[in-house]
Amino acid sequence: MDSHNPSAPDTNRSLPIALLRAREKVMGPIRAMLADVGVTEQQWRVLRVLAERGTLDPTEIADRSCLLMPSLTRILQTLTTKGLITREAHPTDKRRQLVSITAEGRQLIADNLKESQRLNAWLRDSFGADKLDTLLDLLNELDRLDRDPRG
Amino acid sequence: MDSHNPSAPDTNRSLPIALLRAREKVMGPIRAMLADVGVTEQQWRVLRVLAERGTLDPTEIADRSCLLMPSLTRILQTLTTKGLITREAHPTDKRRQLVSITAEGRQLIADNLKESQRLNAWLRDSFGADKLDTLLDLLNELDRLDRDPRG
DNA sequence: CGCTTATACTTAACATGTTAATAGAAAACG
DNA sequence: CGTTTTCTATTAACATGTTAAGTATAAGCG
Repeated sequence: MDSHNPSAPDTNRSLPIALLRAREKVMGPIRAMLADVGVTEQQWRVLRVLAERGTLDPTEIADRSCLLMPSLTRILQTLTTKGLITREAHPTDKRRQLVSITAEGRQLIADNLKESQRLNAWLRDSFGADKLDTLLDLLNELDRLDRDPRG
Repeated sequence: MDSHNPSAPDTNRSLPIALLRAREKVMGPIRAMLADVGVTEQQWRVLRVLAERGTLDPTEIADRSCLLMPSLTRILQTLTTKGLITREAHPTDKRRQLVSITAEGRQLIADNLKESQRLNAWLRDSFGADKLDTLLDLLNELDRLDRDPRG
């Protein structure tokens, strides 16, 4: 088929690429929805986490929303400017902060939650509930694999 | 469990997040390998595509390496500076270019291909060949889903 | 208590992601 | 043939990804 490099796998069989394409497929419509409201996918994740869990410190937000601290620092600044979150100092530990979502932030979530659920339902219907569950199981299992293959 | 927002799915059951985490798990070791050589994951993808397919125009590179044109433009500039690729004008269509990998670029790939394959083998062994195939099938199928859920 | 180490961000620097606008050239079309 | 449309690639502008360094505070320890 290809005389250039037979040892390289087809991109369809490359897990990193396949994950990339799948993510793009799922995120495309979500990004389109959020663009109308003026928040990014990552900002939306942060707001969702805060709405779900209540007041959190940045470290836990980063963990739950899958963001690195440097990214989160900038995102929290942006969200504060937009009036969607507030930050206050931790009462006993001056290194830490406490981040909360504002009423305005909750309203933004409320305004988009229905559409978000509609997209989820579309995915479940189009792809199949059983396949979706299998896929999620496999992805979670992959994520729990042993640390590092450097042995 | 959580009185804040019962309608929001657990992040483990959120496909976008699950895809993100899985990708990070797979890419971490690869990035570490590439960092030692001084190329990024995306630059590596471009070089791989060129090594596999030979001379290509930027549009096809973008398609095959899953990069957007603006990103690719910058990456091609970087790779040219590093002496890993060359660019020439298309003989008949002055809008287009022809990009080729240099001997130095091929050498970089050769130097890292074995380790790359070792990481692939580790993944296959740790995760299981059957599960990996199932996962790839599901991801590819997801990618082929109907265009847009806007209807 | 004073020193060392660890923790919680923050900043910096560079690369990419993402959308929109742009410039140049080819193709379509009246 | 000339105009309009489409295509290719770049640039711009802003947000995030990523690694390393910096800053301030807390915790551990002799």
